[in-house]
Amino acid sequence: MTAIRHALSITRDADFAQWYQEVIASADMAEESGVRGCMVIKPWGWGIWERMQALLDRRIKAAGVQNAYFPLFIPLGNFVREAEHVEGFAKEMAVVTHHRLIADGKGGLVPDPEAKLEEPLIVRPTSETIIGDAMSRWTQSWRDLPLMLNQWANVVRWEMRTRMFLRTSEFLWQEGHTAHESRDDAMAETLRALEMYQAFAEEDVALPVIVGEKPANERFPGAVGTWSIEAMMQDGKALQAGTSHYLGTSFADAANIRFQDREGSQQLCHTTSWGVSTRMVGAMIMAHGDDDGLRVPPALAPFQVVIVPMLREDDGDAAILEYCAGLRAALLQQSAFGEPLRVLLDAKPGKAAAKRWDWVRKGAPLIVEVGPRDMENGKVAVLRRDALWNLDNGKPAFDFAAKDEFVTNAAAVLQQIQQFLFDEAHARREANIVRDIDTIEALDAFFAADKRYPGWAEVQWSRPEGGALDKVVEQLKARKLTFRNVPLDAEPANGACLFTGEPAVERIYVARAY
RNA sequence: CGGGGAGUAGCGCAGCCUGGUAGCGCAUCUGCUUUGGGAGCAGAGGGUCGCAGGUUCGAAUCCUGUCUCCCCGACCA
Repeated sequence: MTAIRHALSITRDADFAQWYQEVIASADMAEESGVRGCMVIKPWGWGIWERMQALLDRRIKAAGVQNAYFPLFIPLGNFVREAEHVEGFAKEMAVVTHHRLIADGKGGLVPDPEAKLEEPLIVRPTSETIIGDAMSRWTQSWRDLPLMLNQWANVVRWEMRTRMFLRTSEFLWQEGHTAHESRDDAMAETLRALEMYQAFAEEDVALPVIVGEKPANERFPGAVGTWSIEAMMQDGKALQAGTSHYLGTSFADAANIRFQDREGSQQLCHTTSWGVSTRMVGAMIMAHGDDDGLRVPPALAPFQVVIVPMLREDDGDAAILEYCAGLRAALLQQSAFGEPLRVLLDAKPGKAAAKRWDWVRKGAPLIVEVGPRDMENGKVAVLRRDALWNLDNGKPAFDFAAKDEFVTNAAAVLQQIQQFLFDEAHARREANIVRDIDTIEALDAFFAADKRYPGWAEVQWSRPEGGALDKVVEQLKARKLTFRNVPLDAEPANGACLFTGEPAVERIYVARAY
């Protein structure tokens, strides 16, 4: 057993928060922009988000939801209509008050006092109000329903504490907004979106998630019910990776979204909204990254196979490049996940070893090195990102495979890597969930301060409401813990509530969270 | 938004206390050597020291303000 020289300078174990930042920087995913909480997403990070968009968009459209686009700015007057919603967002709003700049006489520019907007515009923190406004014009008859819309957009929330991808002031997402005739229809859509998110997370991001309903204190402002998918990060914390809301009729009431029903009377629509954001990129990093950097699930990888020719800047290079071009062409004929393989021939000048470690840090699933001798023997040197090291000698675990054989197997190997990442994350999560905690003392022991990665506890509770719930939440807060969700597929309750001692009615996850 | 830390070359840092020519390592470029796995040697290029004021003959260094980042807290669909 030889010591492994990892590609990153920080390990997850040494400092998870710092490791997270080093992964993003060294994988060249994003960088600071100079504006608080706003980041520049660089090609590799953007490519991953584009893949997420493509795969999720496909699922959204398959459900009969149509894409549209609504404005960035919302008139302040429109926003104030749904009281709870406003209260939830008011303290983190960007506001546009002027429409022109004027010289300040000192070489700079200031907003022109003469150009003050009569009514300020807010930058959307979410689009319920502006889409609701459109829906009120578009739904007249029960025949117009359900109205199912989605938009891919950026939104702004003035966050006090930001972290790249996890919580940025500006972030990108899709927001689905639907209007229905009945509560049942809207609830069905809320849960359909939730299942769609689970499938997206688990099949495309290789991220196992717990699907469940948020307790009342964690609901979207103005929602009747909020559901989420929750994922466990490698430090044991929970990350809400997607949400789906049943909004009842309160938003319809505020925006006047009505329809004439089959009996001819006016009814309020039941609406839903649901979203997944660039936060999912952060989830992917913290679920799959290792001490050598990012590991991108093959379904998401902008390039699934990266070919690194060993160039010597001499006459032999042309032949190697030709061999590699042939390899690339052959790989492009193969398909994985129902799409042609995405293959990069990294023909930039430079040392092969340096480029190899760049792609390791970026997390390309398969890295293929080709040197003169490989070419002579009709072979390639393959590195699997999910099985990088030969633990016996501490060196990269190259597999010297026949070129044709590698081409034939590449798609299957990519599928294996996708499955491996899911299985590994799933096993880690299950190993870090406890389900037998029935006293506060046991809860404290599980989340003891000196335990660095305790994971989650699934406990039984009596689903208290109002003030009683507030008290329980306070108890948790004192322990830096949060409720995650009430899993839909849990065993029925059969004991006492951990917090109130009353008979439990269901189970709920408790964890530290992002 | 409160407490703490930080901002000097692409990256990581020293210099600041005690003001006096802008430094180191990695990376980059050039040359030579090397050539099956994260090469060696020599040389070179690259910085208005976050920004704005102030003190001073002179500011990376001292003072004030401000922006941004990191950690903890509060907050967070």
